[in-house]
Amino acid sequence: MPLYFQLSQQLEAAIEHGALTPGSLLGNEIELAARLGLSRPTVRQAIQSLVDKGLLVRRRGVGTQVVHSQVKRPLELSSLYDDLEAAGQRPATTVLVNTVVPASTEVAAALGLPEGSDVHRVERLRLAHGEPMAYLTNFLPPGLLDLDTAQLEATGLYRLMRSAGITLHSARQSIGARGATAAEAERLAETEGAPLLTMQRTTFDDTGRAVEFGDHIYRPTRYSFEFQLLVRP
Amino acid sequence: MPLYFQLSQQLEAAIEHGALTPGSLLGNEIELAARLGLSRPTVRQAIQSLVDKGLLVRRRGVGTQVVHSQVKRPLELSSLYDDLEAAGQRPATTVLVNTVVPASTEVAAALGLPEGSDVHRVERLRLAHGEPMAYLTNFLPPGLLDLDTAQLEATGLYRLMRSAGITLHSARQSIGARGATAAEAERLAETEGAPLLTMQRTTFDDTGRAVEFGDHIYRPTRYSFEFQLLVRP
DNA sequence: CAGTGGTCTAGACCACTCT
DNA sequence: GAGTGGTCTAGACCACTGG
Repeated sequence: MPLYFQLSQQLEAAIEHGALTPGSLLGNEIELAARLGLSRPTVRQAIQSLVDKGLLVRRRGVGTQVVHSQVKRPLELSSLYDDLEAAGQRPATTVLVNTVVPASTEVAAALGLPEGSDVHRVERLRLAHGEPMAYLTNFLPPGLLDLDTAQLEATGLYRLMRSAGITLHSARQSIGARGATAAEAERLAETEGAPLLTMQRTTFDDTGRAVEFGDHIYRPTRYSFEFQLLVRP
Repeated sequence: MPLYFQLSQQLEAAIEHGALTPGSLLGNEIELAARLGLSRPTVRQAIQSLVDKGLLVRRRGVGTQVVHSQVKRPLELSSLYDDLEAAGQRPATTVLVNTVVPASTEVAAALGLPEGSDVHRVERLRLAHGEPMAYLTNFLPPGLLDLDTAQLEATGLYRLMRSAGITLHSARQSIGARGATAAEAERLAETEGAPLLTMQRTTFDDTGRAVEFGDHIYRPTRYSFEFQLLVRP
């Protein structure tokens, strides 16, 4: 385990734990380095990682301070399944469609494939405490992943992708709202025209290849998107 | 201008410009440093900043590659005004309320002030091409900013805050949806019960102080939240 | 095995902030 | 003017990847 990482973890623990109180100065880097028997660049790297996380603020001529307030973590490429599980909501999934279809214009454009070529199509109803929460439609390029229905019902899609050795790298998201169609209303136990939260997302791996396109609808009384974000310095 | 910054800008320009094509290797760091007459840490710092932006990917034992696809930029703390202006939509603002009120429980909690203490309340109708697009309600702690109605109609709130010397640092956002009330429908030229996109946001400066709380509604036929995000390595 | 990025050191000078 | 972080150098060894 790298030294700078060990140090940043210690500092983070100290902040979390209250040993370093908000607003307090961290002490100058050179002395900190001497005290720890590390070089200054190593100490700086540790501090920088916490600045990137939003836990510390540096000011030239002043020092390094612990941020006052509740910055928890920046937006992550989150999985609805993981979000629900973290919130103690006991997610459940019903796979309604798991098939191969020709790519529509929209799907082909999102995945960077020729129109009409084969793609996997998966439709899942996501429940929490037995109540429908979201209806998830995903398209994946062929040959990337074994889309086993049992596995899809037991865990989230992102977790399946990661365990298949796919390194998720970035995603392009769009969040909007619209009224439910009759079919959507029935699936989500809502009424026709009821407000729905919508999200489209294309996910890319670290080579820049599109690995997933999703078109999802959420019941806004049951789910909202919450996230923390940091201003780029 | 720092050397590493100059280099990262040159590299970014080369990527944008097509001189460095997606998937191409950047060449090893030590040789690059020698060729440019820089030290390796400086070159690494330049490369790292582009990795953070999502333009490059490093793999040990392999090299540094240009990412294949269209990663533009991660989510920023964006201003609706700036978003609209960047999209060529000619934003206009009508200030409907600009006053001081006692803080409600919700507002007091968001801003970290005592309940009932004075806060600024600003309500603005934001239009694009003359059509209502959003209704923005903001609360600000007292004494932070001169809330001049003319200035609020000429630019965005964030720009006003930045020019007042406030360093925006982070924000906590929540995006949801619900049906419009009769009053909201009238303001936005919608019908009662029409789906609306909602966003609550608390913004913090670099000392961790809450500097703004906003409770906004958007017409989903006219606006959606679009952003790119990177997976934290 | 050769080549790559990942980590680390020990120094140096500069720019900024505050008193 | 004293103290801080910001930048930069010139080396070194290690861990991982690929042929």
